Amino acid sequence: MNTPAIIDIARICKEHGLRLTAPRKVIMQVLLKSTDHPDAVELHRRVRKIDPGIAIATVYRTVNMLRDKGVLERHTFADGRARYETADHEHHDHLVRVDTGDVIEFRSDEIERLQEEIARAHGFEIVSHRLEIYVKPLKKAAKRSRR
Amino acid sequence: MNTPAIIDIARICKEHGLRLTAPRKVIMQVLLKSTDHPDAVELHRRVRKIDPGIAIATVYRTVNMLRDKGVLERHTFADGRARYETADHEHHDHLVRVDTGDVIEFRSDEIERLQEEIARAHGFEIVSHRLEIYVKPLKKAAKRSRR
DNA sequence: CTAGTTGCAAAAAATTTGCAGTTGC
DNA sequence: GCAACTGCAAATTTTTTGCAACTAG
Repeated sequence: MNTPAIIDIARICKEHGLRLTAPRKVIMQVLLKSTDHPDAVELHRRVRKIDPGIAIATVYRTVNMLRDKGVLERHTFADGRARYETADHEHHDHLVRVDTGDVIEFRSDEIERLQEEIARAHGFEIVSHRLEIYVKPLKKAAKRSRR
Repeated sequence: MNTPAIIDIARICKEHGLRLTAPRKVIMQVLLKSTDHPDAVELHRRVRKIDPGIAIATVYRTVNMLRDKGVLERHTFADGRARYETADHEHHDHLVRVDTGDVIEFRSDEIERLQEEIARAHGFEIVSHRLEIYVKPLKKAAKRSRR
């Protein structure tokens, strides 16, 4: 299982009427194997390790197209840059360590349910949501990082 | 009570060792009276209605400084641009209408408590968090708006 | 007086776009 | 073959910064 997701990439493209081009294959592969949440520049950095000829414009175009199709999710954490993640996982929220920047995924059905209640109480239904909890380790105090 | 917050602005500056300059007064006043969450460009637009001489650089500098001091919170909703809100209110979360972009504030102690639990279960304590629920009206279906 | 602040313009960073050439289907 | 796609460079948009002039304390 070296390229476990290659089939899925082909399928995703076919489903959405997209051409299966070399740059797209590389970009989507990198995204699928990323467990963190890279921004466009970091994504481009990783992509060009595989194929140095791929332009950052293509990364942006691919990523925007996949977001429009609902294949990708764009997050914007506190640092302000857009960061991406494949949307094929089950939904989850994020714990973000303020000391290291590490992102830990979690899911709470209780919180999900409460959100439904709140939305309904206001006369709405939920389209999507995001919850980020910024944390530091319990025992040791963490340094604050600026910007 | 025409300028209800002017006293607070002076106090905030004094507390943080900042000079009470004219541009700062205007920028902070606009922020305090904003119930929505303007981005830097919109903030500048409002500020220059009061004093057209204020540069957008000053808006950015002021807003960044206030964020560092903890007076302001910077949010980044799904559209990607940084948007600001005074942090002196009690903490709350956001319902965002996807059809109009309107932001509705709410607060759920139950969700707050669950978050505490989750963080602790992972061995962390909460520094801050944000929860945004993107919603549309219950009865009528809403149009999707792109980027 | 003088260190903090500002406006301006230029720089940097992030993202999008026009266009001519390339490629998947 | 031809519309979709790409790379490149230029354009836009968003945010930051250098610097000389200004001003609150």
